[in-house]
Amino acid sequence: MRSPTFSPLYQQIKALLLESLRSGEWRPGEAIPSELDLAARFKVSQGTVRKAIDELSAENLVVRRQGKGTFVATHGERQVRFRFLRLAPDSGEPVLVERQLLDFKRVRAGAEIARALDLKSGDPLVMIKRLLVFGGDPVVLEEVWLPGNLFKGLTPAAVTEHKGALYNLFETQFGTRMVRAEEKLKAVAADAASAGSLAVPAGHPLLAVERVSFTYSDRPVEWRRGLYKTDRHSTGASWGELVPRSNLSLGQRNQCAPAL
Amino acid sequence: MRSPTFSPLYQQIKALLLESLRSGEWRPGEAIPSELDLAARFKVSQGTVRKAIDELSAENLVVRRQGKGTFVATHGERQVRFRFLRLAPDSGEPVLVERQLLDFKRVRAGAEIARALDLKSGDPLVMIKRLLVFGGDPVVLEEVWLPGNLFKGLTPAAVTEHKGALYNLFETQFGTRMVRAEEKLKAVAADAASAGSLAVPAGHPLLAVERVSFTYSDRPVEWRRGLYKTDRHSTGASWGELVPRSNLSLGQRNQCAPAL
DNA sequence: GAGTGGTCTAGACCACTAG
DNA sequence: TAGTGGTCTAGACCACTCC
Repeated sequence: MRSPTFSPLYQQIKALLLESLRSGEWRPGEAIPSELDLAARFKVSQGTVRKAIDELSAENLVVRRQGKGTFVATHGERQVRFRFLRLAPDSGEPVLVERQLLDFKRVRAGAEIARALDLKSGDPLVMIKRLLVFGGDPVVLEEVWLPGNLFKGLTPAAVTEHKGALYNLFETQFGTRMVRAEEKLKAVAADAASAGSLAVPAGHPLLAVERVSFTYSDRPVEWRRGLYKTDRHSTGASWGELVPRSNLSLGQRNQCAPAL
Repeated sequence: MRSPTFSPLYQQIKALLLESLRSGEWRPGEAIPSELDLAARFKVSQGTVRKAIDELSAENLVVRRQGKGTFVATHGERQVRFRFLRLAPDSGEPVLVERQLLDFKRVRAGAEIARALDLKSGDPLVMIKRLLVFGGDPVVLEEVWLPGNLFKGLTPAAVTEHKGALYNLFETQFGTRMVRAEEKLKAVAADAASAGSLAVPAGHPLLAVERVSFTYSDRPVEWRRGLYKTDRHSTGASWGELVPRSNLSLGQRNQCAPAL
């Protein structure tokens, strides 16, 4: 017997759940139906639904809470799970972050960003330029580029007034949830303008982080370039072991700064 | 009924398997007993053993091969799984890597490295300093510090003659398998000596990567500091989605350079 | 107590590998 | 053909949350 296109049942269920997430049938923060309900809906056993949800949970698309239900993941809550590159102070405890909006404009896409965001040159874009200040110290200077059509109503005021990560704003106000990201890191010398914003001499070494963020179905919906002053902060990463250790209370080691 | 120390059966099984891995009962590359054998040994059902192995597999400690068995993971094979920070050329295809040993000595631990490796100041250490050259271009200058007691027979010749990643040498010759790592990244200016090795002017921006690697039971066994010339290469990271996608042939997106 | 996710079992069958 | 991992089921029971 040949079955060249064999796909396990639970993967098909997962795809269906993913489609419901993508379409917004269940919104961020809401509970999805119980495992038994879903099993009945799809006419499979609870175990099969369970395995599908296991994978969604491992990918941080949903969050299980024993006794309560399974919820669509959100960027609002304190998130140990969704791990973009994170910044931590070299010494001591984290300080408050302040976000200064430096620029906001709508422009037409150039070739590079168009390609990264799967758009055509000349398509409308939103550009946000801002400075992140930690305890009075300017640490990150970044530009964020978004597809203009997806963020039609986005205004400078909305960005300024919003408390919390941009990703939270994107998902609550525009229904676009970032699900995955790819980053490229380089060390660069500060140019005159960046140096000024970050209060360092021109030529000072900075960490340049290029990030493409994706929503469901691997659709790219954000391009970022950040310049990090790493004199008193480091970006940290942890490899090789998964974060959530189900039960077993072996003290958290992956303490994270909030995603920026 | 209270059960404050509740631990699922499969977690207990996992701990037993972990202990067998740690003790070397099954060596890297070897097959571990079949799921049915293990179920019989531990007097639990196959499903319970399976769930324990699921987690070990998710942590890249073992590798499953349908129809063949489950094998202790290894640093030798082409590894898509074990993902330390990876370096990729900005343009085009990867080139051959050449490793030049610059220094090798046995010294006593200072305070900083002693603390990182959970040793006492004055304990014996091995220090390896080397240069990684990609297609004729020196790109990484790094120092590796190891507990001297764990690597008693390690010689400069062994390092020089070994083909492949150091981690491969460590595991095949010294039975120490790196299982997890934590990294801190900074942008720094090249000092005179480093600049010379990397063929850049002094003050040139470099990416500094500090890494602590751990073996089983979270025991730290390596401290590294690397300086990366990122002019023509980037270090890449990918967040938010798990790598191995079981079946579903949706083209690999996490192409990796070899771990260094 | 009712409902949810979490664990565990026993057994059947499928897909893959190898002798 | 035998042995391995991979899928799926049905059902029982446990742990947690909320009313």
